[in-house]
Amino acid sequence: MNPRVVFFSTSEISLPCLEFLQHEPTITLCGILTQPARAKGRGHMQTANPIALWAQEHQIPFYPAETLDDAAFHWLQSVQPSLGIVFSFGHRLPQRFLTIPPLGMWNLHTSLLPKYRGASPIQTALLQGDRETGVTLMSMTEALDAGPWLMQKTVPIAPTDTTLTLTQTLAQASAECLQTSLPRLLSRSYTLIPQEESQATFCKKITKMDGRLDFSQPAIELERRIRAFQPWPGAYFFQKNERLLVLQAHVLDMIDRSLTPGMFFTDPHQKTLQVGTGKGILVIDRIQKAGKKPISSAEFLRGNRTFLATAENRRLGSTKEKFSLH
RNA sequence: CGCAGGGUGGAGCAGUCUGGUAGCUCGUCAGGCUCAUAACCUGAAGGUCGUUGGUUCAAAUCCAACCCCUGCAC
Repeated sequence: MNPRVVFFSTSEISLPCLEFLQHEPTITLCGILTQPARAKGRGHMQTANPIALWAQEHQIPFYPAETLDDAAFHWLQSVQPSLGIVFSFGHRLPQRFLTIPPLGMWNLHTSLLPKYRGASPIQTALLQGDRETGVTLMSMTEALDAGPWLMQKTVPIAPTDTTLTLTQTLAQASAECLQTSLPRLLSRSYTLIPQEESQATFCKKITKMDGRLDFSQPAIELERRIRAFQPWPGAYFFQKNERLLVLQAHVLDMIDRSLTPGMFFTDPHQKTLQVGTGKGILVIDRIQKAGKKPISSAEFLRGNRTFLATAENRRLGSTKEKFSLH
């Protein structure tokens, strides 16, 4: 009889792992613990979480646990798991849950631990401007993301990566990591590497407040935030009580032009929307008004011809005069 | 039944309150000017104003229902 694997997740980042486990002939995916469907979205429509949908579709037993109470504990016992995998579950697991599978409870975390323990490792890697990040498979301990690890897989971060794209990359890397490690987990043939506690860093949960752009920051910092907060909570600023989402931007140059931070202007041909920052110029490529579709900044300027005027901003006279790097 | 904004030539918008000739900035096509240009000039094509019904002499505009999109909340 195959070893039985139980999976804990509420996020679609684990779907590639689930796909792998379901097709893996040496084990049986015996159950999934997830969170219940909630009223979500416009109009409060009842939306099942992606993991529950997947479980239903593939006829895998799943348990939507509001809290990790006795009922959840008994469900976990009833599926008789040999091994447990936890990936983006959203709840800390009580100690008694960890001891049920004889082959242990393992956790996938999307950073190269001990860097970026906590809730937002992907966003934090982007905010820091890191060139690479990765996924860590570790043994679960009571302390958060602190267990000794079995395997790490590194992935490069592209300059255009957002949280959305990097999450997809890491989801795939996680499945590959799990695939490589699974035989060793099942045969207990591994050596665990303890985390260097002195090197540990932590990242906080992202809140909506974090998405607000502060143009006194350097342009490079703002550009990172725009990518890190895509798709949630989005990078935004206010203009005339109107919320504007910045979907994509790039840094024009790093030289301080003594432009007032937060001052908007355009090029002589009115093709781009640009803004002064604490250091350098940020060119806004894609923008979205509340209630509107995402559009390029050229389109935005066409339909909002008073934007620059009302913001008491100005149009630059000559590209060469202002932007040459000398 | 959580709150709110929107759907107008290919793009982004105005016009709707106060019903009466389809408008603006672009794009496209043709021609012109220029050493040249994402510049400038001239001209042209392209719209059942989301759908259906109602009110009216007359509806993008007022009323009703429905479809679709989006922001917030979560």
